[in-house]
Amino acid sequence: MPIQNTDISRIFNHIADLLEISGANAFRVRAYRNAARTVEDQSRSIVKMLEDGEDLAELPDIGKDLAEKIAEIAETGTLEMLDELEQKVPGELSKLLEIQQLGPKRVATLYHELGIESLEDLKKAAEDEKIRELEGFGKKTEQKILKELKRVQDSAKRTKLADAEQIVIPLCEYLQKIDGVKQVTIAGSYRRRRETVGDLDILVTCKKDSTVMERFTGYEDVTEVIAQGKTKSSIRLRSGLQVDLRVVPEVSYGAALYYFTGSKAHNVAVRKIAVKKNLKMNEYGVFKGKEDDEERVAGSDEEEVFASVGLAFIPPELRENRGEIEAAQEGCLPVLIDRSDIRGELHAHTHATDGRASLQEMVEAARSLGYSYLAITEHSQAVTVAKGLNRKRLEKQIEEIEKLTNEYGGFRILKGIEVDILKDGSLDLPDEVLAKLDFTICSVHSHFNLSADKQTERILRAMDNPYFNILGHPSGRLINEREAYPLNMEKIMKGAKERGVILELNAHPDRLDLNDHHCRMAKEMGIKIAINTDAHSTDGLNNMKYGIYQARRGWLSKDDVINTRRVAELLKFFKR
DNA sequence: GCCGTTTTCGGCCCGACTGTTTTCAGTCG
Repeated sequence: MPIQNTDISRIFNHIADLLEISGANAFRVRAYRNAARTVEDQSRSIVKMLEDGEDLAELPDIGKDLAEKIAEIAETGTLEMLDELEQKVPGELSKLLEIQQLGPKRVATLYHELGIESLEDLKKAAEDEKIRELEGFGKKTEQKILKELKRVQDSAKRTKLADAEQIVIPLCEYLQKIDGVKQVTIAGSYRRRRETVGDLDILVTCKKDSTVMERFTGYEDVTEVIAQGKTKSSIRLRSGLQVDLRVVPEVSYGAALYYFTGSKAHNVAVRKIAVKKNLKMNEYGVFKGKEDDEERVAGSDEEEVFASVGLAFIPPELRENRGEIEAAQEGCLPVLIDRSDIRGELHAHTHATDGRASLQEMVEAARSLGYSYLAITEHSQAVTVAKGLNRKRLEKQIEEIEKLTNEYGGFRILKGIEVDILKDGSLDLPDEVLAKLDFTICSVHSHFNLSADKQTERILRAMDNPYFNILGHPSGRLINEREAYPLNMEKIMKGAKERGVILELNAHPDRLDLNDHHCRMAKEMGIKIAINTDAHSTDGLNNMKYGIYQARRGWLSKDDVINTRRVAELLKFFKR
């Protein structure tokens, strides 16, 4: 298995943890974390860049030293420096940092005073009431550690965006009804529309005497009040999700919203720009002048906060410090795709296979969304569990669609198929049948465990078929459930570009496949994207919004996406 | 360990809450 970018970033983050525990310079620690992020954010393989003779020290936050360390990892899979570090502090200690309440200082104390090296050691020491005796610890901290140990075991995963939505919307409605509450906004990674969220950040403006904090911690779904103050409180809900509430004055609303939307990396980078302009930026506003004579220059809305540091407004989805700040300075941010740009759905199933609605119901639902076309794309015969269509049943469906089309003037029902890519790279239905369709989506639903080379070859071979139009859910991952299959995405994209193949951004909230990095990579390579819900019911068509979120995170504009086109123009993309 | 329109040294974002304290360190976001 070649060294992936995530392998390198994992090693750097691990080093940062261990350095921190061993009391190293905090800025040196940060340097490793910054570098880990840079590596993670590269859409191209770092090892490949190295092989191509590129100078990695040109990348942000990577200097001569870390470039050499990356080269060592690429060559040996590990770092001599890490081995040496682990002589000083056991590697497992970094796991203790996952426990809330435990940072590097306390972990160091636990290690040096009690010899604790693992979560098991920690549990035993807490149960034996040894921890409360340490300096800087106490009974309460010990009890919190025990509670945390249980939680970390139960759930370590981030919450999918759509699941978080189900939880947070009722909570916001509850907050909105409280006396004196004005604005209620969800900030954080939720507002940036990340595919998963770690916790939720809610921002509230209210009258001075509002009881919103007490009501928040008293919400019926709360299982634990983690912290409660005048302006900030944290709770844990039954689902395990942590929610932070911040109360800010209206005059600071924009600054606070900006601050708590993040990402942290984005904020840090923008605040550096502010410092250079002799401005101070925090959640209360942007300020000019000395401490005793401060003047607020921005704060009530986000636009003026951006303007105060010379930036165009950056949509939340882009705030990851992946080049959006430079683009905002130069005035060349992309105009991101919007939900209203979508003119039709290109991936839907009916109860002919594993869908739950009839052909007619799906058409009605698509029409009520204001679409002008809907493609029916059933599974093919290889997917037996989904009652995939064979040649005969597909031909029958084609007839049904043609008949129904005559009943709906102005609305186009496209004839498609989600045909399986078989193990040898052939397609699951003969070419002469595929020729009768408007287009095909071709997907991998089996043999996920081939090597990256074999899987890549398999898909490229399938793409050689002139009837191959869209590659369905290209990586095969299911968020929190199944990793993407090993694949050389760069090669796949190159192959798609050469052959005029379109890539699907599957909008299902469990898939969101392509991910944001891959969307951006495709855009940069000039590959077109289809945002498809893969709807198995009429309601499933509404998942389009999650696809739009992901597309926006991937810097996509209307022009990058084919189902923003009118049907006549759309069909041209399927001519190879 | 990185970085440079304060450029090879000396900086490196900023504030709230908790628990263990007697004025603040540690942690978190």
